[in-house]
This record gives sequence, structure tokens and C-alpha cells, in this order.
Amino acid sequence: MTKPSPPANGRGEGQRATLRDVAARAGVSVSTVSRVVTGAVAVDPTTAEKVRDAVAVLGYTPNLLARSFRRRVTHTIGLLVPDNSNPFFAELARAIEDAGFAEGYSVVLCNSDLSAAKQAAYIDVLLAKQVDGLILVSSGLIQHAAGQADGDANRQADGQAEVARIRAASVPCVVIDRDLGETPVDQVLVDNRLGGALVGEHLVGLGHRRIACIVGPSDLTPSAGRVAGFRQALADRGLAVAPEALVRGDGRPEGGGGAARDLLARGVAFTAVFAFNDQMAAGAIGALRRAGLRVPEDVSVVGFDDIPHASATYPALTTVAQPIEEIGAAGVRLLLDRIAWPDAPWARIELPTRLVVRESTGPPPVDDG
Amino acid sequence: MTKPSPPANGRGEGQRATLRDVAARAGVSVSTVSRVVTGAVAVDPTTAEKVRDAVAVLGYTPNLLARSFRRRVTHTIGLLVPDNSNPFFAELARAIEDAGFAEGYSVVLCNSDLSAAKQAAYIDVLLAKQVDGLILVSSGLIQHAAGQADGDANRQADGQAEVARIRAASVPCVVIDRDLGETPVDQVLVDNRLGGALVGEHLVGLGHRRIACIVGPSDLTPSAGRVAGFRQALADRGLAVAPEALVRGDGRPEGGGGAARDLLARGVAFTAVFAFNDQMAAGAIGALRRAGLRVPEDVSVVGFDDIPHASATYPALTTVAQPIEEIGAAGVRLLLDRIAWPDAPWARIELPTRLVVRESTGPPPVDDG
DNA sequence: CGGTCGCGTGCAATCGTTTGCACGAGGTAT
DNA sequence: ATACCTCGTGCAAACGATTGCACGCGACCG
Repeated sequence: MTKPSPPANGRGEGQRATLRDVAARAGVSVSTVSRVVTGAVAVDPTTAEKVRDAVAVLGYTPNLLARSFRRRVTHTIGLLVPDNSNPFFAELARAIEDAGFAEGYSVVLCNSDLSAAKQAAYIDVLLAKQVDGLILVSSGLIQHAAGQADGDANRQADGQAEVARIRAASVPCVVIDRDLGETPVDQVLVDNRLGGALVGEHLVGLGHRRIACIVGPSDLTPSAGRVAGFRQALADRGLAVAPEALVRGDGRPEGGGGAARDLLARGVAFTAVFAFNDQMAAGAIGALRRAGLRVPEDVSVVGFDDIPHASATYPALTTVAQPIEEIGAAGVRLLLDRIAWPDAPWARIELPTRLVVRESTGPPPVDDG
Repeated sequence: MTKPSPPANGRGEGQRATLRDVAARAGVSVSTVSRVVTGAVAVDPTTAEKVRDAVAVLGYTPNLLARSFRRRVTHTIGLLVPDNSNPFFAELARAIEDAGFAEGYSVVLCNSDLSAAKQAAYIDVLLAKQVDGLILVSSGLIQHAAGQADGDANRQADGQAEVARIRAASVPCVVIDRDLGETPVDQVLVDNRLGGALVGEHLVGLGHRRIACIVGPSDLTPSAGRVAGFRQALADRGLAVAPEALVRGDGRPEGGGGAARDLLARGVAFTAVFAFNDQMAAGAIGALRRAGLRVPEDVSVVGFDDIPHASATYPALTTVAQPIEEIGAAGVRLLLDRIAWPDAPWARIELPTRLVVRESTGPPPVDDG
């Protein structure tokens, strides 16, 4: 306990000391105290010393809320992710929080659950709370499954509307993991096309010719790029994805398992499965093995994202790694740049993806093809 | 586009309308506008209508920052977790965020990385930002490994100091997943002892007599209870944990794998492994199987936490489930109760754990014991 | 018909901090 | 000696909202 210790300030217990209290004790004006605390302007060393003493004695801490109010800067950013319990988003949130902390920003975490209504509600309170900026992750994606009637609140939001609202409030904003094309907004993306292509190349290179595909819940950005790249890679090698070998999963392990069982049940022939995220890949592996198939001997499986667990399972998962750390860092940097220079031209950063070959892929069984 | 649309307010572009603007346009006083906006006091329906019109036209949105400043209530809580990229904490954060949202609170996410310095820094800014309350998760745990000299900043913080500082600022605070005993603070815990005991019971019941243990990085709460319960269960059945069969892991998959390899290398005999979290269990399974052992035929493996991936792997992991949703909800409820009634007696909620038997455990090989 | 009540409204202070402006003292250049 | 800076400081006005108090007015009671 060498710290100045929670002191007996001039006010009642629990009441924090304010600039006024310090000023009174140091025998100077409030402005002077403010100046030594912020250190902005020069003040006489003797005075400063007195003030610092008073600050220490009273245990004064600036009220950042008041400061933010006055300066119109909160040093807080809002982070909107679909679901923090998804490891990919959790890691991304972590990376963003890290980068933000390094720059002196706090981050408010919001889970949109892919619900347009919830997302809108969050954006409203974040704006009202005067965050300095917003980071939207996979904004606008929505469960494809739920074939509800076209209820307005739950319709697929494409992210553009959100961005427009935020811009109208002239609050800086960057969109991650969602290609908004020419929409005037800063974006950081990942080369999903390349990722898909790498997988196609890898599997075909191993000798696979019948490859099933478990795509994500949405037809928007990330999925679209992955399919496109994958298809292209196959096409370049004279192959194609059979329509019946392409199924949709909900993004979670159960979805992957269900999709795999579905393929099996429908008698679709395949020697490899490309799942659009690692959770579905894990689920698929489980379903396949419970059906008596070995991985990779009978079926190869590839995932996407390279979440930490991908390397922890057995067999360790071959997957496409996204540079999560860098994505987060880039997002934060873009946002802070935008805050600093509101009129700079829009930036669009595309980070590379990388194939990580582990144990879940291998050559197809010899009796095939 | 049926929404009131980003309007031409009386001020320059990007400037949000304020109460004054609305008041001017509606021809009433600022106070009146405030009253209709907050809806606290009765105001004449005709006047209210005029005001609401003006609000709509100007697209007025209350400045929550100013409101918080004036009312001394931010509707924001700080959440301090060791690492959001750990699925358990990610899920917990998610649950807390959910519960908070339902009650109209935003949550600021902070990753302490188990560093006392970082944790202190975070607490300072959260307090300075006038959060209404704090939730500390596994506060004070610290990497046990790093056998550094007793540097002050990095020493094991036991959580008590943090709590004391927060109390000194008289900011409500609840501690999750860390037993602070009689420390005057609200706590929500899980019955780790029971969890450990259930595992012991299950494994011994299957016929295992030599069980290895991969404990967590810390000797504090969660780990301690788990060992204790486990030991007790074994003792009740006339067994014990051999000292050489107890190794420490870092909590991550690699740590679990390393620990398993270590056991193997040292020739320790065991037919089952109890890892103190699911990540280490997954890592251990990988290491075991790469060493040619089958799970569960040759070695049974049990984890702890029941993260989503536990059921997604093959073999699906037998593990101890914590009611994460409820932990988060209880934490938030405790915090809000404390905010509402600062002088209520301290609460301590202990939630049950539950064994989830899946595929990674089975009877020991017949040639054993 | 006078007094009282309650309702709707406005005035103005306040929350804690920042900051433009002015002022006085002291120093330097002319 | 006058004019002109510079430096350190204080005054007071913001920032946007909330809220205690008071006032005016109609209604109601006796």
C-alpha cells in the first residue's frame, strides 16, 4: 500500500473531489487546476506543485464524463458484432479491444444477434451516448433459414441502411467483414475469394474430384467470396460443385453436423467437405465419424477462420486462417484515422487469407474417382 | 425509408439538434421540452403535440452524455474479463451483455490479461468514466508459470485490493468466478467442488483407479475447489491422486497437450485424465491420440466448462457444465440490485455444476487395475 | 365572492470541466 | 520613459440536460 490511498477528501464519503475542491485547497482558481491537471498550458512550477499536492491529498480524479461532455469527445467506440460467443467474433473483439486500449479508447460491446431491430436499437444508444466512432462487424448478415413472412423488422438488412444512418449523424464508422462495395464507408475485408480458391486448389491437388460444400447462413459477403473463389479454382481444373453437394448450414457445429448427415442421407457422393467456418467443420467431422467414416482417410474436411480450437482438435483441422489480430488493428486504425481526418478519402483494406494444412485433409480413398 | 429521415435541422450539417432547438421551434421553454421527452411530469396534450412535432422535424435525439452528466447515472457497466478470446469468458461476456441490454445498460468490455497493472488501469478509467457498476470476472488470477522475480506490478493480485479500491470510490461491484470468502462484496460462484466430485465419482464409477489431473494456471478459486472436490470423491472411494499424476497447464489447448505429453514422457500410469477446462482437455486428447492412444478406449478424458465446442468435437467431450447464462444473469441482477440498494446485505450466489457425459469417457482397458 | 388548490409552464441554477478573453506584472526593445 | 510582448492567472461563459421553485390561471369549495 504505497499508493496515495483513498483519502479523506473535503466532501462526504463517496463523493469524489472536484476541481473546485482542489482549487479551494490549493488557493488557486479552478482554471489553474484544470491547466495543471491536463498539462496543456504552462503554469508556474510553484503553483503547479501546490496544486499537485492538493490533488494528491484529496485523491482527485478527473471526471471523464464531464470532460467528455465539455470536449465533445468520449474516447469510446462502439463495437457491434453478431455474437460474441462465436469464437471468431470473440477473438476479433479481443483484438479490437486491444488495439483500442493501446490508443486510449474503451469499447462498448454489443451483440446484434443478426437482428436488424436489435442492431438499430444499439446504434441509437451508441450514437446517443456520443461514441467517437463505431465498428460494425458482419453488419447486416441475417439468418437465412427462418423463412418467415416478410416481417419488416426482421428482414435482411444489407448494412447499407445502418451505415447511412450513422453517416447522417456524421459519426465515423468502419465496417469489417462485409463488402459494401462502393458504399462511402471505410472497410476492412479479407480475401475470401482467395481463401476459397486455396481450398479448392488444395483439395483438387490432393486428388479430390467430388467435393461437398457447407455454406454459411447468408448469401452476403463472406460466403459469396468463398464460394466464388472455390468454384473458380475447381473450374480452372475442369471440375464443378454439384448442386446437390452444396448445402447450407447455420454456422454452428450442429448445423455442420446436420448438413453432413443430410449429404450422407441423400446419398451424395463426396470425398471432401469444405465448410465455411470451423465450427461447422467440427460438427461435420463429428457427424462423419459417427457415420463410420474416417477423417481424413475416407473424407477430407476443411474449415475456415482458424479459430484457436481448429488446431486443438484431433484430427487438427485444415482451414483458412484470417489474420484476426490485423483485422482488428486495421479496423481501429481506420476508425481513428477517420476521426482525425473526417474528410480523407474512403479506405478499403483487404487482408490476405492463408491456407493452414493440418491433419483433416489427405488424398481421397484409392477406390474413388 | 419510412423513418423520419435524417432531417434538415436548424443547425449546420452534422450538428445534432438540442433541447434549445426543439424549444425554439415549438415555441416553448427548454424545460417543457425536457419534460415531454422524458415523460416524467404531466404536460398539456396540445403542447406535447407541438413539441413532438418539433422533435420529429428536427430529428432530435437526447444527448445521453449530457443526461448522464447531469443525472449522475450512466447506464453503463464495466466488465473486466481475463481474456475474451477464451470461449468461456466470451460466452459469459455475451450472457452479461444480454442481461444488461435487457435492463437498459451498455457494457464496456475490458481484457485484463491477468495483468494486475492492466487491470488497475482499466478500473481507473472505468471509474473515471463514471460507470454505474463493475463486474469483475476471475479477478486477480494470474499466470502461475512466469517465475519472475517478485516484481511488484506483476505479482499475483488476489482480487481483494481491486475490490477495496472500487469500494473506496463507492461504486457497486460484483465478483464472478472467484471466491473472495468474507470480503464485503457481492459474489456469484459456481460449485466447483461439486464439479470436481462429480468427475471423480464418474471416473471411479467406470472403474478407473489411476487418474491424472491437469490443473489450471492458478491456485486460486476455481482450480482449488475442483481439486478439493475431486480429491474428496477419490478419497471417499479409497483412492488418491498420485502427486506425479498432477500437472499444471496454462489453460490453453497447447498447455493441455504439453501436460499430457509430459505425463506420457514421465511414464506416469493413468487410464483417465481430468483437465480443468475444455481447452486443455481438447489439447490432451490430441496429444494422447497422436501418441497412439484411443479415447476413450485406452484413456478417458474429462474437461470442465462445457464450452460449445465440447459437444462439437469427436469424440464429444465429457465435461462439467457451468450454467453460464445464469451466471451472467445473476451477476447483472446482483449488480443492479446493489445499485438500487447500496446498503443491502452482501449477496453470495452459488450456482450448481452438472456433469455432462458424452463420448470421451468409458471404462478403462480390461488389462488395467 | 374570496380563498385555496392544482396544473402547466418558465426561470434559473446546477452538474464538472474546458477555454476564450482580459488583466496585471515584469521584461525588453526603442 | 513609452510602447509592446510574454507569461501566469482568474473570470465567466459555455457544453446539454434536469429540476426545485415560483408564478399565473382557471376551477372548485365553502
